[in-house]
Amino acid sequence: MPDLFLHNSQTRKRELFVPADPTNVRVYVCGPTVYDLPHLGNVRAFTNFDVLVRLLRHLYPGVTYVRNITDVDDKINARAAASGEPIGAITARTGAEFQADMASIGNLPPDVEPCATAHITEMIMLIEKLIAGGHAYAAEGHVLFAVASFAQYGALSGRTPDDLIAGARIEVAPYKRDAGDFVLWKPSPPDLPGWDSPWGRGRPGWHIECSAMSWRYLGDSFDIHGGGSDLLFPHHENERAQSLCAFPGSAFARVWLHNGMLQVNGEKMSKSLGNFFTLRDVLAKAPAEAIRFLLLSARYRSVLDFSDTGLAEARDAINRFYRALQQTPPAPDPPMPEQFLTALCDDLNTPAAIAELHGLANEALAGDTAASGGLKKAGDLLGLLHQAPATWFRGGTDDTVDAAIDAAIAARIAARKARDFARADTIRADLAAQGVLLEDGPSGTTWRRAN
RNA sequence: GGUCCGGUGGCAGAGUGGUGAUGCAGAGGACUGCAAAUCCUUCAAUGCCGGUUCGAUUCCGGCCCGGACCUCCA
Repeated sequence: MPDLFLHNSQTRKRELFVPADPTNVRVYVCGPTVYDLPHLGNVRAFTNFDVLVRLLRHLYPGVTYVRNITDVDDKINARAAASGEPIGAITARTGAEFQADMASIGNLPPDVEPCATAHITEMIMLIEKLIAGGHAYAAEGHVLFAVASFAQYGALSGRTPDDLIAGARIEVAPYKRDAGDFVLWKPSPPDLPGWDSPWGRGRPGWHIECSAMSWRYLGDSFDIHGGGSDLLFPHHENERAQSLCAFPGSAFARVWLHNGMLQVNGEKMSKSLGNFFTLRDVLAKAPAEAIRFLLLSARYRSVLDFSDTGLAEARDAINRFYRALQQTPPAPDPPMPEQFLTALCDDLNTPAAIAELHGLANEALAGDTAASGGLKKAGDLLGLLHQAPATWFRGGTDDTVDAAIDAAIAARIAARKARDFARADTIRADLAAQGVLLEDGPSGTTWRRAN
């Protein structure tokens, strides 16, 4: 087994990964706020971390993967106010849509998928510990984290408190001692979700939920914390501050991983800019595996510009892999290809790993069943190539349609035999118009759908 | 304004202190009635200027350009 190296965003260095407990590698990834369908940028993050977890499961005997669902948030409240749909209905519906979308792109469910609203008790416990430790204070019904009480504040994102004040675009609330202090708990009016607390009826601030849920399911110190690079500050910086102050002497997350943003025409895909496609939008244009391949074709840390051209190339690459698997059936129980695994262990270098896939496909196309087996095995680790090749090429089977296609092919073969090529080409063009592509090989004519 | 990340062939996208992966596209060829698929051959790149070095795309400095964060965001 190769050593695993990961780029730790806190040190900005590639480091050898050594889990605290190899029998239980613990990973926390910031999950979605559920008020709308996930867009492709969201999906990219969770797909990268899905591959990470698959790799960890291959390397270590035990992994606990926790990914939360944020079901209390002002954006949810705003959506409910705008649409009239009750908050609970929005979170239940979009939470289920999120899970369905993850499944459709091939992301395995996490081991624990906790909801924020089920962990208010833990959040209140943490806030009380922070107040007791002198790291938080109550003011005007709010509880705020005192940034000045944590000397390390800014260490994760590489900022100093001065940096933060210099260009601050925020209006500083009057009850804050420091401009950088952030809300742990805030008062909630009767028409908004709220829970009883020592500070009155209220709801949690944005960051405390992740501190509470990671603590509850992974303990005060764990191995890997992942999320989008846009969460580095303030979300992760604040999460870290809360957790380290609530549990003095703990490590919180030992390695921080941040994925790059998905872009459209050079700009970050985001809901606020309105330049987003939901996964479902893209699924209407290309098969799920092609989308997944596209998302893995760039390194998780770099930005990835989405384009229809890229999507088409991804589809062609998957075509090629399935063609190799179809032409040369994989040997049973193949070992994991070594170079492929080494590439993934180099900070999840999926582009290099994919280059290995192409090499294996070449050998498989030349008839090497071991290479074909390796291709299948490697694809599996990426969450790809799990279908039967015939299913990929022909899609859902429909006996009536298939029989009609077979009849047309038989008619074309007869025409070719009679050297009536005009008729043969007409038949082929008619099928192509229906999305059915023919391939004449030495052993006869086969067909596939132009997915 | 501050902090951070990046600029590699036509496009996508890795790696590396010593003749620059991989895929797509392009060119030529094989196969085919023609396609498709496959195979063979091939063209083609390290933003700019300095520095360190025997040697830099890789390390350092400056500049230019792009992006992210500093406000909700994967």
